[in-house]
Amino acid sequence: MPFKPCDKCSVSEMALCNALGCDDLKRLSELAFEQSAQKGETIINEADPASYLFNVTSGALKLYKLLPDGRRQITGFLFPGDFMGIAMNDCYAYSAEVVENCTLCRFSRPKLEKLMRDVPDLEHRLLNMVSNELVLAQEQMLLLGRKTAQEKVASFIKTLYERSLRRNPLATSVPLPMSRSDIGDYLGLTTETVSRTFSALKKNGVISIPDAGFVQINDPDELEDLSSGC
Amino acid sequence: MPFKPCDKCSVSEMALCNALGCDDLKRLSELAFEQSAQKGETIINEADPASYLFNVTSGALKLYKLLPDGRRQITGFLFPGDFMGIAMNDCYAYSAEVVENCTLCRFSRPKLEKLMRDVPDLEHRLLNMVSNELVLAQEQMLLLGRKTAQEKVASFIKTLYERSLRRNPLATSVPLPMSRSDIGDYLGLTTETVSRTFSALKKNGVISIPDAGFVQINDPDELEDLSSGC
DNA sequence: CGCACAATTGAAAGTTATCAAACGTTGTGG
DNA sequence: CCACAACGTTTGATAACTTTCAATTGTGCG
Repeated sequence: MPFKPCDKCSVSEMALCNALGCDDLKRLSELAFEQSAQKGETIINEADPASYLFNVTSGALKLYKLLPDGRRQITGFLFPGDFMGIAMNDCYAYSAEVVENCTLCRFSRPKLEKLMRDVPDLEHRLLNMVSNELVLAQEQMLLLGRKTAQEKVASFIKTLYERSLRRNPLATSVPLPMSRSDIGDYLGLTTETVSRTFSALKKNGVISIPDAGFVQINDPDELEDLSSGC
Repeated sequence: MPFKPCDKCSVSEMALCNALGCDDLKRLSELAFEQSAQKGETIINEADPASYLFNVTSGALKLYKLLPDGRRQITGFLFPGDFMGIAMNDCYAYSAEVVENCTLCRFSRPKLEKLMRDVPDLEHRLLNMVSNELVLAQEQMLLLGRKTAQEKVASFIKTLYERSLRRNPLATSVPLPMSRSDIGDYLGLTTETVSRTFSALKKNGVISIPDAGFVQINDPDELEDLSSGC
């Protein structure tokens, strides 16, 4: 096992720090400020100056944008290894709120940019992460624009399930820390429609809800089919 | 006016080539292969190996993803200065088809990656472009998930109008090279709903259609209001 | 000029949203 | 430890918006 000088971060293999040599990792870790936050806390506000870039090390967050009348679109849920803080015109493009008590690695953006000039690997890594994020955003556009309520909910559960499999290949019970209302705002549906769709999937036997905050996947193949309308 | 060694590209101030010194620009231009394509041609196919990165120099394209049953989501329209070819797992994440006869600057991905190792400014520039793209994708998620048909169409026209203003600050007539069906697949609507909404906006006097393929903006402020439901 | 295709308009149907009420869960204070 | 309040979830009935299906009109091109 290679020596890991960044003692602040237990998810470095999937984070910004990945693919850096020991020296560079050390320089990056010197910039990092560890921060923890409680459920409900707002970490960044849309349109505020984008002073920091964050890396999630534990817990979960939601990113969202608002319309003037309060309608909300959640653009993503963040889990350990994910980053946030991408900006346009030096302002955040979304707000971020904690869904599940979390810890974050915070980097000053100017300092990080300075380090990136010295360590091209770091910029390369960030480019990869942002590119992946963009591909996922396009997948989400397909969901929002063209899928039915059932396909949306099935896709959402499937994505969480696959993420969970990557961390624990034997798991069948998937954590579901966000509310129905959050899920609705992520999928472009109302709370009620999300709830009804969960009920329908339970009735079909595709999923069960053993405990609040978890989904159990009984029929992964059927879930897959439902998620793209096969 | 600075010397521009990349004679292939008339939009370099907004493209990949921007912010490069003369030497680096020369090295980049040596990698570029100029290519032109006719309306209807498919330039890249979703899930094909991502061998190239493209920069649009003239014309227009659409990027799209398909569901198994043929439902289509257009994830973006590309105009001069835009790039395409971002990938995940070394495969394209979308297909690209020409909307209006276009010219492209094509870069071999491995060669470009090699050059990026030598020229960090280039990678920096690409990171900026991808980051902006991500912000726009999140804005589109808000549109797809939470806006009404009228808000969607008004937002779409407004975005085209603003892009057109940037190129020609006095223009009130905006080119609209894509079909109603393309617009529908971009906004998560049917052709019929798009057409009906255009008719309603004409009736209100917000827009006119002087010639096929163009929209004239009569009331930019009202358009702005309609686009976010004020 | 006429054919093929795109755009528009109309009528009916369907999916999802809205409004409303009941049920569960969680956390707190008596 | 229980009771209650507050909040989130579920379920039902109705309404609205958008889609679907169908027909007509308009446009571009051979």
